[in-house]
Amino acid sequence: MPKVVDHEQRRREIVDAVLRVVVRDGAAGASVRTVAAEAGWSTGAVRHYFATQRELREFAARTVTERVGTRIRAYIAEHEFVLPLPELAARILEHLIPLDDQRREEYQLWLAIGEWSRQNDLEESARMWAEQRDMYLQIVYRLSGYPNEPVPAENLDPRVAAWAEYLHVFVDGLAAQAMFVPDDMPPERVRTVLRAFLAEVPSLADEPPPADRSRPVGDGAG
Amino acid sequence: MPKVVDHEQRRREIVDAVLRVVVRDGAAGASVRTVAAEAGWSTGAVRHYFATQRELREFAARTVTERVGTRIRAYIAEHEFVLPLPELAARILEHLIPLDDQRREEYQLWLAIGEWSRQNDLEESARMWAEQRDMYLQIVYRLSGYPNEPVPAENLDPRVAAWAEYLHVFVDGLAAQAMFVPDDMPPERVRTVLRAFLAEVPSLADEPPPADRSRPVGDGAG
DNA sequence: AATAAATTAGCACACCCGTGATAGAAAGAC
DNA sequence: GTCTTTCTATCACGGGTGTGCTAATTTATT
Repeated sequence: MPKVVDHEQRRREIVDAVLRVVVRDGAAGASVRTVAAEAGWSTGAVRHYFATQRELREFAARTVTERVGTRIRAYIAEHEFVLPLPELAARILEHLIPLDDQRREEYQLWLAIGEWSRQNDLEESARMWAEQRDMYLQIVYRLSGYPNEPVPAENLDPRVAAWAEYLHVFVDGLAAQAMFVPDDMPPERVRTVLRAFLAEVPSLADEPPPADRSRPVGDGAG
Repeated sequence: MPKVVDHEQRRREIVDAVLRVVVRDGAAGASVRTVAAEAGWSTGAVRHYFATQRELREFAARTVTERVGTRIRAYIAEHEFVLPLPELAARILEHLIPLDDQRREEYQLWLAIGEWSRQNDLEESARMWAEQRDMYLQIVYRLSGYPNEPVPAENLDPRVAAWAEYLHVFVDGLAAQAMFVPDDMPPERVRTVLRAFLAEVPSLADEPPPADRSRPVGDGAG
């Protein structure tokens, strides 16, 4: 009987407006009124989909986080067996670094989420960061010469774990510099430095025989 | 003739109030009123030292930036010939990473500066970041086995430059993770990972004879 | 056409904001 | 004491904010 609209579609439209407003006015500028104006709606319409500002921000955070994850998974599915491994790894990781306007927007939204979480924690902040650990392990495992198989849960070469952590930290550092000092770390430089660092990952699968991974490996990065 | 107070001292007091407010309420929470309340003053008193909010924020940004630089220089002067080189390097770089409340406050203020700069650019944002390049070069130059001398301006081993950049990116990444995902990157872990990464810096001074640095060295990170 | 539900627009309230302005308090100089 | 300058407190203005609330508008069903 009623007028019916695609609820999810509307909400996604508003997320885009949130993104634009955060980019333009900063985290604090994302008010109900400014977002509504940016989307071309009235505040009442926005508040029909998001009763409170907190809901609005939470949904924007979740949506953008999922968007990045989906994009990376799609890229992997499409290029996994096409590109040579180091280049594939580089291109995957570039999706996490603010190299173009879209990714700069996403990074700015992450910063905004952190800012919003101070007053009203949104929990979306840490999730994405943590979920990436396995990806870095997988990348370094393959880069260091191990076969294309799931990373073993136990008795993993500690140097693989160490370099996975190095790479994780390194990519986050590249992202931060690309965001905050883009003059010193422009996109081309990001791509160059990232590939150079990936080339530093040592070949690990040869020295300890990779066929026998059941023996204990005590020491390492710890 | 008039009542006389230590102007600079007062201004520094307000900076501390700004820091506390930014930590508690976020970048947007640092209003003239909240800062005045935090310092226990009236808004009129605050505005006698800072006519406008922009001045207040600029001074806070400059003060905290200088505070970090001064602290690092003092630490170097005191420990330069006391600690073994890798440990000295680690402790110097730890001053840039939010490992305790003070450094977390500073990092939050840097983020706030970035946030403020969007509306009203403060210029203090990029300065500190750029000034650190020489420090990283010096550290890697020494770490890789070169003598304790100023880093040569020309014909520098390109691998030194590359690893200086790696280290710079790495420390910024450590700082970001220590700030945003402290559960995954607690202080002890920061210290461990930092030292492990410093140990990865290769010995470079031996292979190309360090006595002859005048020969051209074309390739490298590029 | 009538109806009922979903959707939209807009007002109202209390609050916080930056800043201009003004009146008062404090304290060293004469 | 008085004077003079600095310092402090406070109000006022226009504007933005989140959100509760109500009245209108739209539209698929009956």
